[in-house]
Amino acid sequence: MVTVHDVARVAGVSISTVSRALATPEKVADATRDRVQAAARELGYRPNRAAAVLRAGRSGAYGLVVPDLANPYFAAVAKGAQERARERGAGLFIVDTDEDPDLEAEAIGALAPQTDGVVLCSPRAPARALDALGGRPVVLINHDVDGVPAVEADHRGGMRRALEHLRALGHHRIAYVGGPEASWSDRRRRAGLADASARYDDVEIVALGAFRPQVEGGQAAADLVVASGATAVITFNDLVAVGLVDRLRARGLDVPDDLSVVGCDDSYVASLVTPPLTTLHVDLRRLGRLAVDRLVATVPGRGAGTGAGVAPDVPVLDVELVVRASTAPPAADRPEGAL
Amino acid sequence: MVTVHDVARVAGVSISTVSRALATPEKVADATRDRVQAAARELGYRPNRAAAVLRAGRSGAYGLVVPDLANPYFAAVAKGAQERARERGAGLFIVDTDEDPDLEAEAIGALAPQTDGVVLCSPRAPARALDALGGRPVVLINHDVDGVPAVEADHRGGMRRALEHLRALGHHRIAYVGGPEASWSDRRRRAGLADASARYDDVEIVALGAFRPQVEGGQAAADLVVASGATAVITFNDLVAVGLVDRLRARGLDVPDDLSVVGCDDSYVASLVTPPLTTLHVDLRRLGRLAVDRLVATVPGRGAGTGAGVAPDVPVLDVELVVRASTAPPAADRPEGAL
DNA sequence: AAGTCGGTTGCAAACGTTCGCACCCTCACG
DNA sequence: CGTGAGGGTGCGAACGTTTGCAACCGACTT
Repeated sequence: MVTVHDVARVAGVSISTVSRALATPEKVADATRDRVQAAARELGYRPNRAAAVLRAGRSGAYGLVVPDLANPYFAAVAKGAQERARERGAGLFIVDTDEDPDLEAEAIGALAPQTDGVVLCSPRAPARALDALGGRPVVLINHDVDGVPAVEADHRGGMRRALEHLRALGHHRIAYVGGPEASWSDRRRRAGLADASARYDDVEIVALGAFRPQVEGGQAAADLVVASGATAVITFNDLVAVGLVDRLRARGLDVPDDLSVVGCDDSYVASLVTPPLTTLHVDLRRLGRLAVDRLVATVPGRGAGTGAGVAPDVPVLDVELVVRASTAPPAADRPEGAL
Repeated sequence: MVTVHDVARVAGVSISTVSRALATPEKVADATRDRVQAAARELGYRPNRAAAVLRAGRSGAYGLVVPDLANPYFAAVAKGAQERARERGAGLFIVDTDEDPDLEAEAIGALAPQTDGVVLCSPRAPARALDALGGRPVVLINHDVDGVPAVEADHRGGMRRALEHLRALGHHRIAYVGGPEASWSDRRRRAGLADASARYDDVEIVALGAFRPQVEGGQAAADLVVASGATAVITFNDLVAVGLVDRLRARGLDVPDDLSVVGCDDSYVASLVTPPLTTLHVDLRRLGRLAVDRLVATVPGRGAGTGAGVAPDVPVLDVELVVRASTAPPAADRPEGAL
């Protein structure tokens, strides 16, 4: 194994200078820096991360905790976060908690001490999670706690766009199929929908409660939606929409002819299924990237950042409506046999 | 921060004993062990990973390199690997190389020195990848190199089952839509298909070359499949099958009435699309778990393993056919209007 | 010409753990 | 009762890096 000592010998300097030349090049004379870097390259020197961490107290690695990697939503976020961490020369520990709050707390407890900070994506037990962190730097995605830095999507705006789209098509009674009770996103969406509908006196929202954020949740919700008399429905996420469509078809109902469906997230399944889903697009990869950036800014490290100070504003990502084939005017508005 | 010294003081022993009581409990007297463990728990002691790594030379963390986390195939493998690593009390660095061979080599180079070993899933440039490892422990998934430990799925058996299923339905001319040239899995599947078809003189295989392993690849392949005169088709993976179905429908052809389609992998999209895909099921999560187990067995560490010795046999996971709605008897065999 | 200042470098002390070695104590055996 | 064996424990030296401190040097100020 080649160490600083080897590089120092070859470059004809002390190990301190080697360390500085590689970590803080601006603090060393140009000629020396070049000599050291050349020697390091020649020898194939790779600093021992463990030693650096031990001495400096920061690891150059971050953690990302997600409920389920197999969910395309979180996969996309993880991909973005990972990408950004790599660009910054940092490592990223990704932990999948299998939607289990206990596992979540445990994972965070294990992760926190050996990373410089953690990104918590859609925590299932936020209070315990923050507790397990023991005050280490953290960034939340899709959650909101007093002074904790976060990154989020504009759920309210998205809901408004979805509602206006459906209203423009002629729908007046719109159902919402909600996700898990504990979900912050779900609460935001409900609130956004309520706000948006308040603007129009010809639109009524039927909010249906607490379904699992998977295909099964949509299947379970379908009959309630039909019974509600709504002509259009907005779902917690795309998977729920898929399940909903599946069950509707099994009952002989057509989408969008009998019922219009709007998904959420625009994960890639939305464009795969039949009919392709009208959905709310969020740049998930960017959400992940942004969270890492924010985390890095929070960490005291030797970065330019002031350190402890944390910008209190929360970046909010735009949510755009993507219109595909799952929405259409309600049957009543259409001449028989049209479209 | 609470260190071994604190625990030692509380337990009334030396730091060496603390270290041993926690890491190798069998080497310490029962009473002492209990006392130390109680003290550690009471103080909330968490060993400093970096220090342990630095001194002991092993990190208790592994790496996993995948081409694309957003691909449900790799997401499932990653999930399994992550799960198993957690169970073993180890960490797992997951790196997404974005299908880029350069990034792959770079990632491995960065990962290798700071982990105890790396799992390489479907490497895009295996030669360079193994080179970048610098001789560190490695396990391959979906690849095969002389003496390197690996874990794989029974692609040959899977292909045989798919072929027999189609033959039993009455298909005699079957197309195969292949994946990337560099893909080892693709080569295995072609070979398996050739072998299986050799058993029957009433089945002919039309192998079509090199398509991207995504939805676009399937769309690109569809017209070639139609032109080939095949009545059934097996695709490199489920996403390709989805793209294929999409394009066929755009041309006014029906699946399975005009063409039967068999996917590969049984990723969860297979059951979401219309029609649900007949596909080859592989327990991807288990594939990931197995790879980690194998890696751990390879690593010299202080585990019971003999160390350098590596069991040379390659675990092969069963591949099962899951029949859904995308396969049926060819049109010619059916009475007009029947199913 | 002496003093000062800023830029550059080296020395050496950590960081918290593991583990080889040596010691002690107890027990069994001769 | 003496000796040997062996389990249990403590001492202290690493592991490779970062970083505070001090020393040095040249240049500029007074």
